Amino acid sequence: MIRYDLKHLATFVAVAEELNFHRAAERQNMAQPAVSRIVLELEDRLGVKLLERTTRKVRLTESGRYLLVEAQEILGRIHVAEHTTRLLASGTKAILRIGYTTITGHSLVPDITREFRLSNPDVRLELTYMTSPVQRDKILQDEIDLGFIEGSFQNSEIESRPVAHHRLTALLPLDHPLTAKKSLTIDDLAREQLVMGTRVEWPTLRRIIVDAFQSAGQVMKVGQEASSLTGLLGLVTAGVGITIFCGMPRFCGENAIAARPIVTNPPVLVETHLAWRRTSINMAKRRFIEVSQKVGASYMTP
Amino acid sequence: MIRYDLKHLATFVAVAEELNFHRAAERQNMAQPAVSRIVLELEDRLGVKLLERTTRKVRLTESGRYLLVEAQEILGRIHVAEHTTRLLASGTKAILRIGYTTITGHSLVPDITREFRLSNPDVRLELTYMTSPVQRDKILQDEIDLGFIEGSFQNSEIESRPVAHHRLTALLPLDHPLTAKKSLTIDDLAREQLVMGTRVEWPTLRRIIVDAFQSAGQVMKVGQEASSLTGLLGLVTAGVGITIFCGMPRFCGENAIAARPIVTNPPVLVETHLAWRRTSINMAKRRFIEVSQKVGASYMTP
DNA sequence: GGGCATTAAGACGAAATCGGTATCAATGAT
DNA sequence: ATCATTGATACCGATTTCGTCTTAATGCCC
Repeated sequence: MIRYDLKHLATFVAVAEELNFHRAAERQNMAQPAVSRIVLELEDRLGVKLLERTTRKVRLTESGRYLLVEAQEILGRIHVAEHTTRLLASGTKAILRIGYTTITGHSLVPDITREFRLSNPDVRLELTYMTSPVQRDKILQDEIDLGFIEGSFQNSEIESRPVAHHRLTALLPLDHPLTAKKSLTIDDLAREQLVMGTRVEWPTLRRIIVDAFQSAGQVMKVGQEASSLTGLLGLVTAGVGITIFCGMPRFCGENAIAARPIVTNPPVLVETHLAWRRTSINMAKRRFIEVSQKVGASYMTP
Repeated sequence: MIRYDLKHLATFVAVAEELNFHRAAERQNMAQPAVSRIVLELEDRLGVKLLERTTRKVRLTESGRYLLVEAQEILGRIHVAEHTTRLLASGTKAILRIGYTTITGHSLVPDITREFRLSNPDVRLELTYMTSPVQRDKILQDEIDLGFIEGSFQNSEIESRPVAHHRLTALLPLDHPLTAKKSLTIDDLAREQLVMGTRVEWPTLRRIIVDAFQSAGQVMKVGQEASSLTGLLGLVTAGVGITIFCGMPRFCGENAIAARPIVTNPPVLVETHLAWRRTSINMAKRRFIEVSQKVGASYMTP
């Protein structure tokens, strides 16, 4: 598969830059015949003449000129990759792969990442949207480092901490009669056509809401489903029905949708936990957890 | 300098993708202990642990995960570079490095390249602006393949063909009294303040113009100099003076500047030649020369 | 809980590779 | 015409590389 290696490329670059085998050999700390052989070997393996050489002069061919530039960049890139790898190992830089859900994604996670980036510019955050059950899998399989999940995560390998909780909120069209009330009850909502997120995308929230209706001895009427928050808000704005969510999504604006808290007894809380593998904890992760708890505290209404 | 080579990277990628030393060995057509050794060597030379391995399980470290992605891309890039190098050598693809001057750059070269690209999509053109004398050097030193130069180029190693010629043109502000005449003479211009390109940027054109004045027994009065065509046109538009150029630059628009032919006896022609090294001629170059002569013909007023 | 299968790593010897010295052939400068 | 300098070749010793055999560790299954 690999017919030549980095020494071939580096030696070729040296010769192509110097246009002189002796000086190139010197630069590479080799004897001149070795350089000759390496370059000949490279040409042979590529099946391409890279240098036109008389005994007095060396010139690049068109292919050689192209390969010179490529090889320079490739070698440079290898150098950078090597350096970055070392920085990552030393903890100077870090990459955190983080999962988030729709509920955490619209305000909690943005707040946390903004705060975290301020004090940790050398940590790259790779944020990926996925549902809570998927996150649990990915954490176990070590495909993400941290997960913002709905509900806790009990496992010998996993640790999780509550970072925020939300109360249920009804989001309704501005012209809906129920906007007259300051807060709503399950009984209020049971009489309405609801717009709901699909079970696939909001497995945890769906379950919590269903339970809340059950506790109140009611059944919810789902008129329409959507699989994204944008879709849900669109349907509500269009007056198709009321949806039930956590808090007020920041970006939807209060000019189209009204939010009303849903009051229940006992109160229903959607708990967001931050979860990670107990092993392979490092400084960056530790600091991220710290910031998450600090920022999350403001979401912890008593 | 180079502490490891492509086999290290490729083997590491195989192990990191398979997360299994045996399967990786199989994929690389090696024995398993060899794979172990290669990876250990890579880790040793980097000074970084890339894989966490028990006797039952292999997992990437953070550094390893990063290096995996980098190494995949680097190997891919090497693959592409190798392929392209071969295509260049076979003549399937080509790169032509071409020099052009201000005079040729505003209409002739754009016309030629547009035409050439239509029939030769696999040839990349690298166009670089430089004066005619610089182009002569660069052609000799094999730093460009083809040069559009003012005047011819006589040399045993170099071949050149005329592709176009221009007559001298005066460019004057629209409100200038001389715009009343259909054509101008050197005597007309000798009475005016001229705006001229610098000797550094237009060595050939400057020389031709000076000679024309000399033949008419006149001396030109240079009021202001500029080192770019844009600068010259700006000065003319501002009414600072008249400039002498070849033809009418397309992009300057006729709403601000008037062009008048300069009549002399015998007529003064600025000849543009296309020049190249006699050796190292190839198909792409041959086709480019062909197209240049075809397109240039329309610039060859008798 | 013990045996078994499977994992990665170590030891060692054969083989190939690599690199340096000495040398050659070609060519441009003097 | 001569000489210095260029890149290529021959050969040999040192090193590296790789495969086979083997070991140590660990999860799995009964």
